[in-house]
Amino acid sequence: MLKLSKKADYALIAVQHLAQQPLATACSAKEIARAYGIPTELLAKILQKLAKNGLLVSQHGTNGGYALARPPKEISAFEVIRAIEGPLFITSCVTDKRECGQMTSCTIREPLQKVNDTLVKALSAVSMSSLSSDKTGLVQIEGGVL
Amino acid sequence: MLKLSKKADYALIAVQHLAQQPLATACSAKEIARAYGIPTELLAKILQKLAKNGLLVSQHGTNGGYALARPPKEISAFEVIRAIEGPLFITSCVTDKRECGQMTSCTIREPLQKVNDTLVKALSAVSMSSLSSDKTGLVQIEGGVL
DNA sequence: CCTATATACGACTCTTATTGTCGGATATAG
DNA sequence: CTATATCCGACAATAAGAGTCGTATATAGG
Repeated sequence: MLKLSKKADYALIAVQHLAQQPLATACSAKEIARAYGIPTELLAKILQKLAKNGLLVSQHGTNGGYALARPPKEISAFEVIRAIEGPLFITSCVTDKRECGQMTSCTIREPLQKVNDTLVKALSAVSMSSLSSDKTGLVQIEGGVL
Repeated sequence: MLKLSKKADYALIAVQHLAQQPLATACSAKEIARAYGIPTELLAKILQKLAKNGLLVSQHGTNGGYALARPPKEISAFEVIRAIEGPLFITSCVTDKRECGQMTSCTIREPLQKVNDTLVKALSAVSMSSLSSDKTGLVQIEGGVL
């Protein structure tokens, strides 16, 4: 239904939570999960994936946890989503490497690619710092892309 | 994974097909389904839904079928998608009437609403006539279109 | 009137993807 | 040495999507 998965939602919430912490403070998966009512084990795997994709840095052991690998301003919602959901394609008939078997060249793919690009731009324009605190960093979408 | 469902894809393909027909010509579900290798019964239900939502007009009986209710220029991709998939929300935590139970106020919802609006605008800007403009050299092969 | 065609609609199954869980391994601070 | 925490694969439960089937209704044409 053209929705983000819960995993992606959880990822955004977690990263936003980390972005609110004082400069690169580490939080454990358990800590974040409890704060938002997210299943701990599930969030753990999500954070692992984010760490694997270079968005977070992890610290084992007591007082360990995850912290942002970069300043929140330099992390976009798009990066977080892509890390969890993989490459973004709005049409069903285009996936990473193969096209849909039914239609070798479906008639709607090319025009929707532009919509896809617009969506990527919109998500890229949302930085994790803009999600937290003030309203100054509102989403900037240049009128031209529409 | 933030994709349109196959149903929505099928709907767009079918409407685009109708948009290519000479002025309000009716096509049967079977006819369109065969042309693109879409399961007939499935496409039938999709077309019924589009008709129910006022995008198509239907005609029972022999030589019946579906035709566009409006000029293709006045039908947007967004309308077609919404007719099939329902209201468009990019975040999992917001549905038609209720909010997510887990997080009383999820921190990411409001900023992503703007992204959602952008997506809606982009889809609304794509008319069904713009989809069909340049595809003159389509070649029909078995079970699909090249 | 009769038949072939086609929409209308609900119920159902099959398949796939998402979501969530479990067990065990490794690393580290105290 | 122990408690804490990441790491990772495999699994189970659930939900959503895709597709099928049967039946009823409407209509053009012979």
